Amino acid sequence: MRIGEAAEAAAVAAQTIRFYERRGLLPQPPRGPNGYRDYDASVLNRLAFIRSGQAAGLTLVEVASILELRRDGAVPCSHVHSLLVTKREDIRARQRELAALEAEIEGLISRSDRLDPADCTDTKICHIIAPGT
Amino acid sequence: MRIGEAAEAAAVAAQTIRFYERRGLLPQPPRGPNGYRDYDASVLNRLAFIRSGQAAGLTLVEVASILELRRDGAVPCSHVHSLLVTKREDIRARQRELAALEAEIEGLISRSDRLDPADCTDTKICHIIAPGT
DNA sequence: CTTGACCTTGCACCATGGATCAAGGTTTAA
DNA sequence: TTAAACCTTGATCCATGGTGCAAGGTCAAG
Repeated sequence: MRIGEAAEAAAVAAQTIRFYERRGLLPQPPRGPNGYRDYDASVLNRLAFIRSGQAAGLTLVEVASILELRRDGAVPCSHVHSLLVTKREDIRARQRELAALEAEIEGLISRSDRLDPADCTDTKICHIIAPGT
Repeated sequence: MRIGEAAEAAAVAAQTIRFYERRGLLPQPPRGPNGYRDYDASVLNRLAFIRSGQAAGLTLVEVASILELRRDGAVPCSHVHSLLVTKREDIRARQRELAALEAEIEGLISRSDRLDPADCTDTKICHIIAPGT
């Protein structure tokens, strides 16, 4: 199958398939006499897998690391497990950051409800955001 | 004061100050006879304000929009208030996304504890991440 | 006189995940 | 035969917030 058919079957852009190939997420397929890429059905598996990995919050680089293990004949299970655990830690750290930021913004909003715009001087620029200045 | 002094006083890189100027976050200062930028103390206020805005999760574009109102002689309070409310909504939306992603990853991790690596076939690539395939 | 520290401009680069364009070659159907 | 639809490579661009480099001008001290 040609790149356009594979793209349509997997619901991605043909450009994206070439992009994945450059990034090492897809093997270089054989070429026809005209130079066109000639895919077999396994590319659809690959593309579906890439989407699953993205849905699990993995970056393309991380998905590529799994595929590389597979290519080398290894079973990637333990690698995947550690990727997932690391990713979960990243997410939790990000959640803590966001919670802190939300609290900060919450405080600014409630202050802005109390402050009088007339007190907002030019040198302060904005007494909501830069209170101590 | 020259750019290097301002940079040191505000603890930013001189390059960053030029960058802010290009982005409209700082006014174009007068130049000395040698072409050097000649700042007065108000630039330190500006720089401090930019940092406060960033700490509140605002982008440089948003900070610039506040400074622009100020430059036009307006009191930016209500604009700032609406920026903050929008930002809070963005954060909450992002938190919901992260919570969903965490749940997804949580499920994958617990499945990976139950699955046998021997069941992980080559066509599936990884039965943890792409279970139904 | 020269060295070093400072300043100027403009441009390229970092990661992320692609999107889009340009300029050309090929295939297929009317 | 010709136009549409497909394919190829390579390059450039998007937002974010800067950072770094090159090539040159300026200024003070030794």
